[in-house]
Amino acid sequence: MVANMPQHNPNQNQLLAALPAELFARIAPHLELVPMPVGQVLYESDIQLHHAYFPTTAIVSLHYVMESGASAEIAGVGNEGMVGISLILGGNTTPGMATVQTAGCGYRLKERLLMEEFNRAGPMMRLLLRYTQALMTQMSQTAVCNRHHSIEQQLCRWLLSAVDRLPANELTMTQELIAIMLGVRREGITETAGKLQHAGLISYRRGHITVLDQSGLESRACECYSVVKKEFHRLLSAEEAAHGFPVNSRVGVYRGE
Amino acid sequence: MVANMPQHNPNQNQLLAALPAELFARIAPHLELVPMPVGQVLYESDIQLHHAYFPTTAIVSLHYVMESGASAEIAGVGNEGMVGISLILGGNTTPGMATVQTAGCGYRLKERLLMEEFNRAGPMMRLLLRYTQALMTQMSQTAVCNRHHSIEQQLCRWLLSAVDRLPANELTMTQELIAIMLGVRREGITETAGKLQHAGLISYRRGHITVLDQSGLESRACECYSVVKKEFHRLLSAEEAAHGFPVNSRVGVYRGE
DNA sequence: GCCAGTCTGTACGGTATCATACATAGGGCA
DNA sequence: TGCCCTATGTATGATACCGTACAGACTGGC
Repeated sequence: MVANMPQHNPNQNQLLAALPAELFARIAPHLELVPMPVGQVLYESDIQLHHAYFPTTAIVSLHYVMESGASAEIAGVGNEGMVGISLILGGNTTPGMATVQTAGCGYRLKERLLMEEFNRAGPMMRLLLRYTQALMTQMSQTAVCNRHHSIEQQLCRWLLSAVDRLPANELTMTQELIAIMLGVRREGITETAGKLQHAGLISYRRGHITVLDQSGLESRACECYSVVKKEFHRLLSAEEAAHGFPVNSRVGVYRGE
Repeated sequence: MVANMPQHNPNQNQLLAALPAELFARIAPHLELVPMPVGQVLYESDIQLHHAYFPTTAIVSLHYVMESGASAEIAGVGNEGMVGISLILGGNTTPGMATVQTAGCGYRLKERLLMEEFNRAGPMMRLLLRYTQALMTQMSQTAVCNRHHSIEQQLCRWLLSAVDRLPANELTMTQELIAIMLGVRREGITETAGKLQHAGLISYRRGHITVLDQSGLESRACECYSVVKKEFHRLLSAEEAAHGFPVNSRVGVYRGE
């Protein structure tokens, strides 16, 4: 690591970091560092995207708000991913929306430049397509999770995913907001979080949650957490991603816990 | 249309039908007509796919079976789509599985040929990527639906999606199987289907369900049905008529609720 | 025409989560 | 310092769905 590395660096985003050096060099000048404040809407249905966002310290939530006003998170995007997959898939927008859930920073790239690079059908394309698949796994697992798992299991999963995307164990997040993300009542989160705190797994105060015992949470979370995590690793772990190869050797090595 | 068109034709699959003529001609010789019997597993986790499947009369269910044995459908694929998206995304397999839910036929294409065509970065690639996005919309909506909607709403949605993929209003399907797909108890389906039959929307007998009143079902279904249908239409017909989308005008007759 | 296996109907108590309501506490800001 | 807004805690009844159990009915195969 260089001595005076700037505080913000595109390499903090794992997708950008996985790009081959000469490709990274080509797009780096066009990456624009942007602050991503809580609540910022990156896109919503029928509003066209013009940039792809690569979060570094921010976390973005892909979610859907129904006619009734009820909502549910479909997937999250942190420093492991990109917001704006619909640009490369050709649909430009989706029926849901993307909102910044945890404040931070990210880099954005103009649609035109993203697509130029994508259309070379090289490492950038292969990387983003594998990321697309990882995102689909996350969505699938959310569907299953919403069907079968308890609030406690889901909260544990959600907290683990959040801290995985952050440098520290503390997240700035009200119970109300978590409830909206999970699509449950705020009271349900209050009660469950109380149990987790009592068990010594987390501690919280007014808008801040600290994860104290990660493996304790894992044992209370549903299998969804590890399924998604393993799949991200299989599809996007650095060395394979950099070379753009399908990960044949990995297929089949994961077993359920 | 040629005079003695065979009973089975790749054009019965809407993705294949949407391909430009000269591209279609190139792959047509390699499309292999295959019967798809109920219960056939096209892929499951850790098992590599070697073909992409384009159903014509069959319906395939993408679903996930959990450690506990409980399961849930994540998306369905009929004559509007393709099974094997993970081939083009580079992951080769996914944590879930694909099972034939309604017997019928389809065409399959060897992975190598699919990828050759995909890698030309031409119409095939763009079409399949837009289909990928449509599939993601279906998954997202399933996640939301599982969180917030009642069994009745979901059953209505499911029945409508099924008949959209079939030539007739009747589907061969036990309540037990529907329950597994939706991830609920069989009794829940029995009761709900009873209500729908009583209301004159469907009729059923041992393993066969007939949809009598489609718009009645629509009014009882959740918004998820129309969101997904609109998105398929937006992504896979409209401006791509440039490449021709001559088949079943079924996709496109959507009416808002 | 009968049998066996599958599919469907119904009933019961149990429970997770919901809807609503209101009380308390933290902490930013005047 | 004190106030007010927001976040959190707690209670109560309602309900949708679950788990289990079992009975009846259809149908395919012999």
